[in-house]
Amino acid sequence: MRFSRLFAPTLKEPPSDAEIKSHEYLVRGGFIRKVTAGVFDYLPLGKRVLDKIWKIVKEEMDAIGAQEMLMPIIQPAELWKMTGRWDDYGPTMMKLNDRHGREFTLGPTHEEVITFLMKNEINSYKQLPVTVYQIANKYRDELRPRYGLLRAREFVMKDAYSFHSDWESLDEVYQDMRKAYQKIMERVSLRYLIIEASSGAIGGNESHEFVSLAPIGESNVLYCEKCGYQASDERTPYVGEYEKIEEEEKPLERVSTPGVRTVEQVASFLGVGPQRIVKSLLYVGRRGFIMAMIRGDLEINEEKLKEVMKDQSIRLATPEEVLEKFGVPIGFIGPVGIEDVYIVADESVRYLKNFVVGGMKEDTHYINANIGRDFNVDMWADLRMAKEGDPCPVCGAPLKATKGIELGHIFKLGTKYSEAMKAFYMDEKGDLKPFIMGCYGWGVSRTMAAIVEQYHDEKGIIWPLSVAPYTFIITVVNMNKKEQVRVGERIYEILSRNGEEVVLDDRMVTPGVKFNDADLIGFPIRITVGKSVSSGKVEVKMRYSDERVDVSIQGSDSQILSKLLEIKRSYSPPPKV
RNA sequence: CGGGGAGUAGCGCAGGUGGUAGCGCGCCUGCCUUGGGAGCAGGAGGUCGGAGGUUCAAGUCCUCUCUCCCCGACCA
Repeated sequence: MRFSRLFAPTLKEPPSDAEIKSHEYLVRGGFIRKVTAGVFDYLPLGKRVLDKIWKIVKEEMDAIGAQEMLMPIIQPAELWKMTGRWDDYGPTMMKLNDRHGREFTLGPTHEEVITFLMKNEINSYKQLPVTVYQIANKYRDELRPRYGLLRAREFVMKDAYSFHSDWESLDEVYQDMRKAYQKIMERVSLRYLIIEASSGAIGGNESHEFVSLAPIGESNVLYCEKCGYQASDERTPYVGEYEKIEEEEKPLERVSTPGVRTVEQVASFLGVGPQRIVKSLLYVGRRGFIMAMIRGDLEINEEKLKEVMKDQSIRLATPEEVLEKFGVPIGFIGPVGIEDVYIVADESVRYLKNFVVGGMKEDTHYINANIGRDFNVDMWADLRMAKEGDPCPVCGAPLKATKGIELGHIFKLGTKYSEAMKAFYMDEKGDLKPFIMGCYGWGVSRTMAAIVEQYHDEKGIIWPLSVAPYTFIITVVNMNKKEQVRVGERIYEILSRNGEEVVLDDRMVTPGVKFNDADLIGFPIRITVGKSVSSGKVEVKMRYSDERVDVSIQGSDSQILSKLLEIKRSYSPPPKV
């Protein structure tokens, strides 16, 4: 490709909305352009990178026997209503109506569609197992799209689904996927962690996330340097012991606390530590209000709450709902005297004595509340959000924290969808059984941004070879010098003829422009054709290094080629993390 | 959804108190230049997000509306 023909509009200045380097450089380098919030054009360079990632993902899926297919973007509401996710997934779905008013969604994922297909097409255990996948656009109406390709509303995802008649078979595919994902990470040169995204305690379900390391990542990872435990903070159980407070129970007392709502305010107003205050948060679930209680200095992990309540629809109640139901503003809600509420308390509350809770009346709190005497807890559970320094659930050493970008997620679904959609097959004995399912997602477009996060410097992107839009850029320094043009054309011809991906910068612009664009776009290897042609040499430089090596152009084409390919083989950019 | 900010040329931005629309980059033409975003000269390009209003006069003031960006999203 000649740069003079390449549609790659580069920008000198960062776009005003770019907060992170991958966003800035992908826009400035002419890879992507924003169409509207969270929706992008992929320009030719961006499409080439995307295609390379796409191909790697496809190859690794094919290698483990997954079969590629394609499912629709437009999906009817009925399928989603069968599993209850029309409401559960609700606001994140892009919804639309046809001219008759029928409801549809732009698919955020395809469990319903694939299960519907298999329900109709697979009748016997003899047809199992089967694993299919697709690489296609997904649509999620994110609360707040940002960070360019990292949190987009339209994005490219690989999603695979497997169907089984037994758990062993599911586990085999699960392990295959795990290995395939590791290969993908290696092939795109990303440093990553595989983290547990499930406690493993519930129903044999299992889930792992593949997280690309990046300081700007939105996944919080906890890991143990001693035993190698790695998990998301949401899925890390708390295994520490809580201190038993041995104190005589004092009489319950309601005190006036005008305008004092938050734990910090209550602590300073009453002069007690946050450890002696108990937060009571009201949630709404399928069966009504739920109160979650936890010690004042800790945070509730809503994922744990959903899990112990076996209710994924749980959400925090709004202040209006609370006021309407209980006649008390949030901030003064507490467990004493409350009715029609299921009370779940974190273990941190269990051995507390004489603590502070909301007064169930505006501007009041109770002091010296005690469990059993003043209120009862319906269920004790681990609701605590794990954080750095908590004991490792495996070995007890203090956990460390880091951040990453979630690229892959594999999950043993079990029979959740097959049962909800009555997707059954007939087993050896003639009994109808629900499919045992797994699903496996990979963010293809997001991978592009994750790579840039790990491979860039102050000048631009430094692509790993496997995903670079082109491998070589030939920079002809002075287009008015016939000799330079001739040599540039010759090298361009040699590389092109041998199937190398190369751009010849034949633009009539000053060298600075060419060098800066080459650095910004991130071509791995730059061949500078300049003054040294007169002494029979060009200069070759790898993007991540300042070292320049001279390559003689006096030898044969094949000598030049083998020298350039030798340099290509040694290309190995260092990741930033 | 709550709070804040912003919509003016392709991009980045400036335009007290109302008075005929500006700068830098980019773009076009010519000359010149070519090892890290050159120089000179000349030029093209804007219904100032949209609708309504006040006024002799609105980018500027008022009302409504759309979009975008940032922070937060209930931790009681």
